[in-house]
Amino acid sequence: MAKPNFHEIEEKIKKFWDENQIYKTKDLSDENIYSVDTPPPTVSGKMHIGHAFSYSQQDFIVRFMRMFKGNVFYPFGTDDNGLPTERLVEKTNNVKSKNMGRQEFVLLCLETLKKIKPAFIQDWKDIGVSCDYNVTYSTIDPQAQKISQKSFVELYNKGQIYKKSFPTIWCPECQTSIAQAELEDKESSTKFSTLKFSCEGKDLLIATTRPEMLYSCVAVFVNPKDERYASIVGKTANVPIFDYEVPIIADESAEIDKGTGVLMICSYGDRFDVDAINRHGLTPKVIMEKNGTINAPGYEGMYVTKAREKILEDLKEKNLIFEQKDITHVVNVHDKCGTAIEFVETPQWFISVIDKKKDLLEQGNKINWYPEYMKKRYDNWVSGLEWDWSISRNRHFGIPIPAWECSCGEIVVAKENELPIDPTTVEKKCPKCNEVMVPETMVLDTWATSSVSPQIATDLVENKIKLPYSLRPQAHDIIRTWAFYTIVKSYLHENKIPWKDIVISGNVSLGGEKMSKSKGNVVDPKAVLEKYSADALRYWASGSKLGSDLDYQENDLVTGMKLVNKILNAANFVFMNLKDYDGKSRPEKLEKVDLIFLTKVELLVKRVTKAFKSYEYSKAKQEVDEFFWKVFCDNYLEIVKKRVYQGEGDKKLSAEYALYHGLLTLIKLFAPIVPFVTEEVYQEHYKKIEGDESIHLSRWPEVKNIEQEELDVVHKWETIVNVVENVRRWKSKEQKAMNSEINLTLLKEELVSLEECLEDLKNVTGAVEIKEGKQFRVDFI
RNA sequence: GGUCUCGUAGGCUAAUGGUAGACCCUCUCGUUUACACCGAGAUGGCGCAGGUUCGAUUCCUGCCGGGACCACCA
Repeated sequence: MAKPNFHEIEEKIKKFWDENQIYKTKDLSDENIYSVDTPPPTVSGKMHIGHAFSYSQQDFIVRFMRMFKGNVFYPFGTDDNGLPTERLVEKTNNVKSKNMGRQEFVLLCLETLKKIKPAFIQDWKDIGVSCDYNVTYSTIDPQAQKISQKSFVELYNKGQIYKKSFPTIWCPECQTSIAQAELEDKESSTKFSTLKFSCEGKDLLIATTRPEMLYSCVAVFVNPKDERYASIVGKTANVPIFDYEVPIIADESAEIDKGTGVLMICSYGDRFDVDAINRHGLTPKVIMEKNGTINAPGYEGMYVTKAREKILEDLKEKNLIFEQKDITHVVNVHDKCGTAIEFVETPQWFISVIDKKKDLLEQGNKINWYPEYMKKRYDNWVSGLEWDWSISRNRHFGIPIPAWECSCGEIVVAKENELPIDPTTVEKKCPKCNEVMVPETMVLDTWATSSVSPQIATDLVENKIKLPYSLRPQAHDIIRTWAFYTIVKSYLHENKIPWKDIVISGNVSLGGEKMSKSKGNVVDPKAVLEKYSADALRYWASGSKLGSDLDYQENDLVTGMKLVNKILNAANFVFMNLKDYDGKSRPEKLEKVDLIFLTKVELLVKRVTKAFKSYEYSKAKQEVDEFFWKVFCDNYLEIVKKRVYQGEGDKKLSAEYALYHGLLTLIKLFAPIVPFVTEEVYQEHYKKIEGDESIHLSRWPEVKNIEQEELDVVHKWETIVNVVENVRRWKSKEQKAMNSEINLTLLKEELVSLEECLEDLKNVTGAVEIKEGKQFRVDFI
């Protein structure tokens, strides 16, 4: 047989699935349908290996469920909303959204997306992700806009959304507020300077990394237990350079051994300052502009970093720096652009979550987490929340916030029948003072939309799929965002959990480290597909348990390829000898070995089904894999080979029956993991007899109860294999060929036990004669 | 610093309160009526220290060492 061309086979199979709509949802009204809240990948050019990994894993589960339950809802979506898309569009078209009109930029985004999306989705089809691509949404299309805005309107009307001016986490580069969840840590080096404030003519030393914030200083904190400063509490400190007085306040939050033990409170240097100023009812003195420039006398219009340099020079000149050293510390940066964040007071929209921590923890408890310990990450996140969920973003591209505000303070949101709507295109008058209202120009945070992914998918199928969905598959790094926000929305809207089960996949690592562009240790799945095959890639992805990271090992791809090849070859052998077999005929009495083999297959079905049902696809794969190689190929095929070639009548028929059904079951068990090659075997050999259009639409093998007497018989398998292996070892040691003829001597109990299998045993060991003796022995002829 | 997770052959990974199992690598052999993307055989392993137990790789504690998430900007 010529070497199989995997790419040719996979292309053919892919086309077959596509043309025959194999993965179209069969029955949306089925109450027992297995529904999946598929993660919508961000259209970012192309799929990366992490996608290939996690989408393969969820596809194992879905393919199993499709065969097992008969009906799945597995929609597809893309996340085309938000900053990543803006950045991609800016890069692709070499433009800056800041310099463009909103309408113009949005059009460019939609146009660009339209261009690149088909190729992007094709990547998912290429690895065999069995979504119903007829049911595809985009988080920016009108339908998603409608659902997302509807969510906003409903929650606003329920009093769960409010607009408030508040020091918000702000990205001066993107010029937008961002959520707590969008922060990332970044190491950076800076100068740590101890400045000379003064109190009653004496120096009061305060250390800081942010001298440019000096003019926004509104207080100085010391710890009430700090004896060094006890005498100055209640007095005032003089701020250097700007020469004004601020109160010295005793506050527990000042740590005695940090810096000089004295802490300056600025408006706003960090989250802590925001807290401190509110707590003590201080009047903030905001100097930070939205574009990151400082508004302080002598430093007007300078960007933070520039102002910091300048003010340090000035301080030095005036001998106001007591001490200075270089340190590296960690700063919060915006995860999309890497810019250090600031706190700026702007009006923003929030969803109340802080007051619902308890309920949200309760919701988390109602969901089955796989693996279970991932729930703790959710719990920790919810328990540690400090801010309400900020859902507005000052961007061009995105879903408009459907609201208008009057100068009198009155706010009006859109009516449901107006959605989707861009408020800037509609004029509304204030119901109170009849003035023309100002339309909101901010857009919704992308998570505000992706958190209604179940509702968006449901809307695509005329609301036939209800909450909770059966499954949410996702990665662990977005538990605090996607999982959390989705739980929030379902709770606020319907007081329901969004899904019964959530499965969390791990990351792909290389040499133990997470793969990421910034580390440059990425592997391109396209190249992997090219070199190996989709089945091989999936085989690799099936090697890790849920939640665990998996190191990328090219070897595993090789192993996957070998499996695919082996399946094709085994099928080839089986059907070479089963040309006229009808799939049903069986002898009155099966040969013992065949019966044992089939019973072992049934036991395997039991184990594999159990594993898949609890989402342990890696265990399932391992079971089938081991059985296929060890039991089926290495031993069973070798045992029945001669009986198939040379046997006659019932003896041959028995083998044919066992081979036909044994292989069919095995490829079905393999089908969720390696869908292409199993489909190929099914289409080539089984379809005409079995009748199902695709192996993936066929029924999962039935789990049978095995009687005790059958179990007893199964033990004989070990005895047979044991003898066979001993013979092989003997031959190996004597450096003889495996097919060399021998005289075999077995112990009495072995002979008795294998009474009904002696013919087959002779065939597989090359024994001309088997006799009884005091010990195991092989004699070469 | 906190939370969680992991530490098993040269590499990667599995199971398990009682002789630790694959795959890749290495070594030795063999084979052509399924398969050289083959077959057979061999070498080789539970991070460290305590505790619970008749018995610990497995359970507990501490330490050491990875990783993830969170916190930390005086």
